[in-house]
Amino acid sequence: MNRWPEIRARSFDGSIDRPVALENLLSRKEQEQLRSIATVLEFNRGKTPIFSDGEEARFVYLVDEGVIRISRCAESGQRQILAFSVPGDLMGLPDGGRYVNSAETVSAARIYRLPWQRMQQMMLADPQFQLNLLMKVVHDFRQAQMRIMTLGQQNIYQRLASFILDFLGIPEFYDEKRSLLKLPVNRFDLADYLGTAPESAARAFARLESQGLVRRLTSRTIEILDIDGLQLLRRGPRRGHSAETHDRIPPSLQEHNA
Amino acid sequence: MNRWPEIRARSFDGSIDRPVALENLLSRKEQEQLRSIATVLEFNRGKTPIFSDGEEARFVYLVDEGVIRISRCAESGQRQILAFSVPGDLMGLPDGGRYVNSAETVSAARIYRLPWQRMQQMMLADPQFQLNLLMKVVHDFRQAQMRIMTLGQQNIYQRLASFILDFLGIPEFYDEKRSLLKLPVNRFDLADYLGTAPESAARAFARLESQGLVRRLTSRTIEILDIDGLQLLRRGPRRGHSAETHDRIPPSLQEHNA
DNA sequence: CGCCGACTTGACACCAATCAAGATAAGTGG
DNA sequence: CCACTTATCTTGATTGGTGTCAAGTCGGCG
Repeated sequence: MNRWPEIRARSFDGSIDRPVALENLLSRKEQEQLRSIATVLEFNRGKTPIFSDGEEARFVYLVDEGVIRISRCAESGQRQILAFSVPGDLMGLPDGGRYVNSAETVSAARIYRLPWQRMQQMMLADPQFQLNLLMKVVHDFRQAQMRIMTLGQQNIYQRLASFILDFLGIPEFYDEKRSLLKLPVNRFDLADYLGTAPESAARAFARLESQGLVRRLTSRTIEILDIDGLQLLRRGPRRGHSAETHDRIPPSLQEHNA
Repeated sequence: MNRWPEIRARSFDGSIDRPVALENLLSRKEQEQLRSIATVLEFNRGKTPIFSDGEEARFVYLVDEGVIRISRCAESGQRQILAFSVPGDLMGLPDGGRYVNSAETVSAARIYRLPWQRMQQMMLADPQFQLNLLMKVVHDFRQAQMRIMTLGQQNIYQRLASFILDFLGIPEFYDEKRSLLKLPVNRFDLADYLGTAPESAARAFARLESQGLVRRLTSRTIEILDIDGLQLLRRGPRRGHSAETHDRIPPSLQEHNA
C-alpha cells in the first residue's frame, strides 16, 4: 500500500482550448512531501461527507483517488456545487479558521488528511514548497474565474457543452477510442453544478442529442459524436440559432420531422 | 508624499452578512513591505488599461486608490467583469507567465507596480510574508466562489441587490448618514459584471425602485430606502414573488418545511 | 441650441423554472 | 426470479424571466 499513484495529466476544470499542464496539480514530489504528515482516509461509497461549511478547519485535504464535490448552500437553501475535485487537487483551505464549503465524495475515494498547523509549519520551513502551493491556489482561482465566465455568459446548453468538454481531457472518464464519456455525477449534482434544475439538465442533453452532438446510452454514459460541434456551441453567442446547429444531422437521426 | 493611506476596512466583494475583516486585505505592514520594490503609477481618469489578457506578466499590481475593473473576454467577444479591485487588492498574478485577465481603471487611481521576479524573491526570503500573500489569494478565491453562487442561483434583481449590498459597507461609496450610494460604474460595466445586458440592469433598478427598496437620483447616485428589503430579496428564491415586497416573513427562515 | 452618448422604457420572442406526469432503472422483500 | 417500491431520469405544459431590437428621454458638452 505504499504505491503512490500517477498524477493525472490535468485538472478537472481545465478547458480543451487552454490545456492545463501538470504543474497546476500538485507534483509528485509535493504530494510526497505532504504525505509525510498525512492520514489516509478511505471511502467506499459516494455521498459521504468529508468536511462541512462552518466547521472548525483543522485539516486540509488532498485527493488521491476518486471525485469529490465541493459545494455551498445559499441562504435560500439552494445548493451550488462549486467544483469537482479530482486527484491532485487540494481542498478545505480555511477562511477565518473555518471551512466555508462542504465536501462529499461522489464516488469511492482515497484522500489524504493534512493537519493545517503542520502544513503551515512546512510552508514556513520550505518557501519553495509554499510557493508551489501558492501557484496551485492561484490556479484554482483561475478555474473559479472560468466558472464565472460560464455562469455569467452561457445558456444551459453551452454550460453543458463546457462541462462535457472539460471531461474529455480526463482519461479516467473519457474513453477516447470509443468516444464514450462516463459521467461521475447524477442529474441533480450536474444541475447544481451548472446552476440550473435537473429537468433543464435533462433537456439540455436531449437537445445536444437532437443536434447530433452526443448520444445518451444511459443517463450516465454518453457517446460523444461531434467534439467540434460542442466547441462551436460553447464558443457561440448566448442567444444563438438553435434550429440546426450546423447543417449536418447524423444518419442515425433523420426525423421525418413534423 | 510618503504618507501611506489608511487601509479600507473591508474588501469590495464581501457581503454584509459575512463581514470581511481587515486581514483579508493586505495589512499596512505588508503593503509597506511591497512598496519598497514598487513603482507608483498614477492614473487621472477611468478606462485606462493597466494590463491586458495574454501579455507577458512581468509585474503584479497593488491598488492604493481608486477602483479597477478586472475583466476577460469570452471567445464570443462578450466581456465579463470578474471583479472590481479596491485599495488593498492585489491583481495581475500570472498564469503560465502571462496575464489571463485585463485590468482598466474605472476612475482615477494610484497603483503600485511590483516586479514579479522580485516579489518571488521576497516571498522565498520571507516565508511569513508569503503566507500572508497566500491567505490573501485564498480570500480572493472565496470571493470568486461567492460570485459563482450569485451567478449560478440568483436572478438579475437579486444580483443587483447583492451588488448594492456589497457597496454599502464601503464608506468611500456609501454615505450612511444620507443613505446615498454613489456607483463607481456605468450601466455597461454593471451589466458585464452582473452577467446581463445594460437594459436588464436598468430594468432591475426600475423594479427595485418600484418596490420601494431604492430610489434613483441620477443614474449613478442611488438612495437606499430599505436595506432589510434588499437583503430579503437577495436571500429569497430565484423565482420569488415580486409584486409586493413588504408582506415579508422575518429573516428567521427556519426550515420548518414540509 | 444641437449633438451625442448614456440611460430608460416598451414590445416581443426565446429561454428556463416549476409543476405534473410518465418512463426507466435500481433496490428490496417475498 | 418476480413483484413491488423507490429513486432517478425524461418529457410535456405553463408561466415568468430576460435577451434583443427599437424608440424615446435625459444630461453633458461644444
